[in-house]
Amino acid sequence: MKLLTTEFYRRPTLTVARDLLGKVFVRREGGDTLSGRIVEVEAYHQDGDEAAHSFGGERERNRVMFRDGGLLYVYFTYGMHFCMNVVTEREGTGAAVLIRALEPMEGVARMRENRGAGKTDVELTNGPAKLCQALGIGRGENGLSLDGGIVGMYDDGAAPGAEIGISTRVGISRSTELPWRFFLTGNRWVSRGRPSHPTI
DNA sequence: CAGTCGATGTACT
DNA sequence: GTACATCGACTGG
Repeated sequence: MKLLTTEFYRRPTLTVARDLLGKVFVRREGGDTLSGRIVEVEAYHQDGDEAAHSFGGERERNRVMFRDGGLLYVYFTYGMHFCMNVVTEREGTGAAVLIRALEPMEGVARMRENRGAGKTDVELTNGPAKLCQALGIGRGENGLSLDGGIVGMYDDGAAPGAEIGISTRVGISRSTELPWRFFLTGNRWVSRGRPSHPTI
């Protein structure tokens, strides 16, 4: 597996979002390695995207989004959940890609422990807060570099293996919602919804 | 199945 | 006070 370099992230956010499909996210927790293939993402950008946390400028909560691409941006929401993003583009630009679903690879037993009893394989990582819980991602991982230490993103040479579907994002209630959600069509771990456009 | 709704902390109006 | 890039439990068909 080849670690993605910072060059990968420091490109236009929509390009990075599409290219992340099929890549392998690796999280080292204690002595365990937890990993999964990315099957669903959403792009967020400071410019013209009212739903982005970075819209309206840099603040304490979103400051990692404004740093150079290649970091993990983790936020807390709904009083109980964490979600994780990959920061894109360059210092000063508030942009990131939300990881919405993974297909588990290594460390499934540990993911099951982290999620709690009674979960099916699909339920381990078929949503942004679920996958963070499965991988043990929380406040402490906000701002970490994807350098392959605690967290990393890899290309294992596998093609995405499915067509890419596009739709509006999930859970956004603004009037100007954008078709910035990308997913592998037919993958069991994709969280929900249907493509509003045919696949590309 | 689909639809509804409560949980629960934080940031912002 | 209200909204929130969510989840899981519950309802009714």
